[in-house]
Amino acid sequence: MSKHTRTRETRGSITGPAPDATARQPRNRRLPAQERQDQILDAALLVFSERGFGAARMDDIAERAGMSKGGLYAHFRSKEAVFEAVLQRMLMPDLLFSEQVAGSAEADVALQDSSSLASAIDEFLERAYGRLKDERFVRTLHLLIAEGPRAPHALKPWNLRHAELLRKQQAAVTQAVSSGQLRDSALTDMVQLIHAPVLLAAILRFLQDAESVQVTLAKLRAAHRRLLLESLAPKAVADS
Amino acid sequence: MSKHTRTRETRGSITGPAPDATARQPRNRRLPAQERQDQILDAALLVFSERGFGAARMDDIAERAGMSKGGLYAHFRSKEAVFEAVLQRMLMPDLLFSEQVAGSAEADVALQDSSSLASAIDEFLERAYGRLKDERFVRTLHLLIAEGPRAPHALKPWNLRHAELLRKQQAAVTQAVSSGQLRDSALTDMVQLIHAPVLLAAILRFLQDAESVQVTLAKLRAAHRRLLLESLAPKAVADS
Amino acid sequence: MSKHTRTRETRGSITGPAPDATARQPRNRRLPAQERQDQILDAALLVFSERGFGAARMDDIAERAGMSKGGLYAHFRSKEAVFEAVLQRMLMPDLLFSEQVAGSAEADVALQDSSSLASAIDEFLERAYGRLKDERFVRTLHLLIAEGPRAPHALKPWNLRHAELLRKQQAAVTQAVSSGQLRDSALTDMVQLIHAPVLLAAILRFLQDAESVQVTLAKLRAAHRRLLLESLAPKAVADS
Amino acid sequence: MSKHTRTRETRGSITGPAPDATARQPRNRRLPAQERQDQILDAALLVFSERGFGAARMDDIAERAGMSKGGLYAHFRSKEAVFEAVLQRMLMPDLLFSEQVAGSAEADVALQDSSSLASAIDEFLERAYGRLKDERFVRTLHLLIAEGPRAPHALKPWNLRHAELLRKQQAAVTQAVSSGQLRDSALTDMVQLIHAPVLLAAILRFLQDAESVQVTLAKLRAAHRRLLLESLAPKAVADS
DNA sequence: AATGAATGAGAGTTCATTCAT
DNA sequence: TATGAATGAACTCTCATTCAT
Repeated sequence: MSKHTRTRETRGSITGPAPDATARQPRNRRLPAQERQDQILDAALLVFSERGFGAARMDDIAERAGMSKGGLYAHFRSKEAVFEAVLQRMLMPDLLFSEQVAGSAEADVALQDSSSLASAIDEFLERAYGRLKDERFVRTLHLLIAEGPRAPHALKPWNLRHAELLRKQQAAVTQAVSSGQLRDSALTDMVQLIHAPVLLAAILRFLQDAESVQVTLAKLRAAHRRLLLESLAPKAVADS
Repeated sequence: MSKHTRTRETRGSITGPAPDATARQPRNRRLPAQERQDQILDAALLVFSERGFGAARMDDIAERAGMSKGGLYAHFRSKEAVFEAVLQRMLMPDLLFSEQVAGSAEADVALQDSSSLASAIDEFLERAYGRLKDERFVRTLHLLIAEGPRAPHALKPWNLRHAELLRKQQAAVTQAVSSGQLRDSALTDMVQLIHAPVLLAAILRFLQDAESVQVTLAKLRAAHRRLLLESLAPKAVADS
Repeated sequence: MSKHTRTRETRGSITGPAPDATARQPRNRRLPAQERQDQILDAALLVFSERGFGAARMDDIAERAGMSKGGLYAHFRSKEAVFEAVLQRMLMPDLLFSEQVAGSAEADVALQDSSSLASAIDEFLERAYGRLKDERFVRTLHLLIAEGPRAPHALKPWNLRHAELLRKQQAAVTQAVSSGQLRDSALTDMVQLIHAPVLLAAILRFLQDAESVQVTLAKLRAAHRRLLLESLAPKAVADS
Repeated sequence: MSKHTRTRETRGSITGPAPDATARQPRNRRLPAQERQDQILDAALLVFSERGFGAARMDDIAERAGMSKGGLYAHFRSKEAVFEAVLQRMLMPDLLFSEQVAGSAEADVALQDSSSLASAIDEFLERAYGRLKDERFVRTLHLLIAEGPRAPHALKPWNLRHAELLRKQQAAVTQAVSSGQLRDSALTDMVQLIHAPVLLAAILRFLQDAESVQVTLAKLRAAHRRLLLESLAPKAVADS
C-alpha cells in the first residue's frame, strides 16, 4: 500500500480519542518476551483497527507499544507478521463475535422453561448488542472484515474456530429442539440466522457512526427480540 | 532485490484473474470527458476493490483505464477524489445492496396470494443471493464496508439513499400487513431483518472465498427461505 | 526545477494582491501576433516576478494572458524562451534602473547654477526613489537579480545597454566637472556611486517588505540627498 | 529522449566546478545528529546557491551530504525546512555581510589619527571587497536576496541581527563624529551609505560573472576609497 | 491559431526494513 | 535486545510539452 498517502488519507472516522490504553513505559526497559509481545499486539490492534493495515505505520505501533520501531523487529519479522499475529490472537483470549455464539449456546443449554427462554434471549441480546457499544470490539470486527481477506491464511484458524463453535451451538440447539425446549424453526435449522441481525447492526455501526445509529439499533434489537421469541418459543408456550 | 517490495503484501485473495475488461484503447486518444471519467471510475472500482484504497496505485488505475498516470489528474484532483467518485457512483446506476430492498419492495407490493408470496420470496432470494455470485458486486460491497468509514462524507449520500429505500419498503410492508397480505411479525416490524441473512452471507463470502462457502450459502438461503415463509405468510394461509 | 514543489513553496511575500492588470479577454479571440505576444509577456513578467522562474507555471502565465496553455506554445517554444523574451523586453520600453542613470544624466547636463543643481538632484531622487514605490518595478528588478544569472545570455543585452548608459552619463558628468558645474569627487570619478544608495534601498525593499522599510527609506533618501549636494556642488558654491 | 528534461534549464552560470568539498563518507555510517545536520546544511547551501531553491533537488543535497535522499528526512521535515535552516545558519557562525558592518565598526572605534583612518578604511575595503572573491559568499548573498523573500519568517532573524549591527555601528560613528575623529557628513548620518557601494559591487558580480567585472570592481573600490576618505576625514585633517 | 486532454519524466515525501551502535 | 539513523523502493502529484481536434 501507499506509504505516503497517509497524510492525505482521511484518518478513519471510526477513530476514537486515541485510547492510548497502553501505559507508556519508561522506554528501553527490557521486558520478558511474552509481555512485550502482548504490548505490541495490543498496540497493533489499536493501530490496525484505527487506520487499516495499509495506513498503519510501524512507527505508530512501536510508539503505542512504548518502544522503538527497530525494537519491533526483534519480535516480529515484518508488518505482515504483526498483522497476522494480531488476527491470531483475536480468537484466543476473546472469541470475537464467535463468543456470542458460544454465549448463546450456553444460554440455550441452560434454558428450562418459558421464563428462562425469555431471559436467556435477553441475556444473549444484552451481550450481543452490548458489544456494539465497545468501540474496541467494533473496530476489531471491522478490521477482520476489512483486512481479513488480505491475509486468508491468518483467517483460516479463525474460520475453523468459528465453525467449531457454530457446530457446537447447532448441536445444542438441535438437542433443545428435540427435547421440546425450542420450537423447530428456520432459526434452529441454522443458528447463524440467530446472529444475522447483530451482524447487520455491527455493519451499520461501521457505516454510520455511533450516534446516528442509536435509534436504529434500539429498534433492531427490539425486533430481533421479537423474532427470537416468536420463532424459538415452543408451540405450547407460544400458544398458551 | 529490494527488502520491502510491494510484492510482499498479500494481495487480496479476493483478487480475481485481473479482469482487464476495458479494452486497451490505442492510447493518447482524446475522449469526451464523461467517457473518460467512466473509464477511470470503472478501472478504479476494480483496483480499489481488489487491493483496498491504501494498496491501490494510481498507476494501476491509469493502466486499467488505458491512459497515463498523469492523465488521471486532469479528471480527478487526487486519489482520494477518485475514491470518493467511485463511492458516489456506486449508488447511481446500481443501488448496491439497497436495490435488494427496492426489488423486494416491488415484489411485496405485487404479491396477491399465497402462491405469489412464495414466488415473490423466491424472486427476492434469487436476486439477493444471485448477486453474491457476482465477484464485482461482492468486491464493491467489501470496499464499501472496508473503506467507507475512511470517507464518511462520501458515505453520506449512500446512507441517505439507503434510508429512503428502507423507508419506502417499510411503508409497503406495513401496508401489506394491514391489508392482510403479510402477517404482522418481527420481520415486518423492521424490514432490515428480512435482509440480514443476505448480509451475513456476503460477509462470509469476504472471509471465506467463493467455493468454501458454497454449501453454507445454500443452506443459509434455504433457511432464509423458510424464515420468510414462516414469518410472512398470513395466519390463514400459514395455518391452512 | 521542481515541478510539484509549488504547492508547498511559500508563495513570494513580495506578491501583491494579484494585479491582474491584464483585462481578461473573452478568450479564444484571435489576436494580431504582436498584441498577443505583449499580453503574454505582461503576464509572464507578473508571474515570474511573483513566483520566480522555477515556481512559475505555464498555466499561470497562460491564464493571466487570457489564453490556454497550449496557446502559449504557438508563440514561444518553451518556458525558457518566454523568460528570455521577458528579460529582453525589460530594456526596451523601460530601461529599468538604467533609466535612472539616463534621467540623471539629462538632469546633470541641464544644470546651470547652484539652484538648479539642487533641483536636479531632487528630481533625480524623486524619480529614483519614486520607482521603489512601484511594486512592478521592484519585482522586475528582483527578477533580474534573482533569476538573471540563470540566463546569462539573456542578460548580455541588458548589460550592454546598461554599460552604454553609464558611459554616456560618465561622459556628461566628466564634462560637467571640467566646465565647473560639478565638483570633482569620488562620485564624479564613478557615476555608479551616485546610484549605489538607490540599489541599497531596492534590496531592502526585497528583504523587508514595503511598510517596515518606509522610515529607513526616507532617511536613506535624505542622507543620499546630502551626499549628492556635498559631493557634487562646485567648491565655490559649497563654500559660499 | 524526453521533451522537457531538467537539463534544458540553464543551470546557473554562477555554478562553479561543483566543489564537492565534503569528502564522500563510506555511506551508511551513523553520525551524531549535529554533525549530520551540519553536513546537510553545508550541502544544501551549495546546492541552493548554485541552483536556487526551485531547481535544487533533494537528491542533489543528499548526494553532496553523502547520504540517501530519504535520510535527509530524518533530520528535516521538508525541503522548505532545509532551506530555512540554511538561512538561519547563515547568520550564526558568519554574519554574512552584516559582519562587514561590525568589522568596520570596530575599525572605526579604533581609529586615532589620520594615518589610522586611512588604514582603517583600507582594512574595511579589503574585508568588504575581499569577500566578493569568495564564490561561496557571493552565492550565499545571492541566495539571500533571490530566495529570501520566499521565506520571510526565515528572514526575520537575519533582519533583526542586521538592524542591531547597524545600530551599533551608527552609535560608534556618531560617537566618533562628536569626538572629532570623523567628519560629520552624509555617510555618518547613515552608515548604510558607507556600505552601499559594496552592495552594488556584489550585485554586479551576480549579473556579470567574476572576470568581466574585475576592472569595474577595482575602479569602484578606488572610488569608494576616495569617497570614504573625503567624506570621513575630519575637516582639519582634510584641509591640512 | 487555439484548446485542453494526454503524456511522461521527474521531484518530494513516506515508510518497511536494516544495521551500526 | 533496544535504538533510531539510514536506506531505497515505491508512490502521489506536478508540469513542460505535445497533439488530436
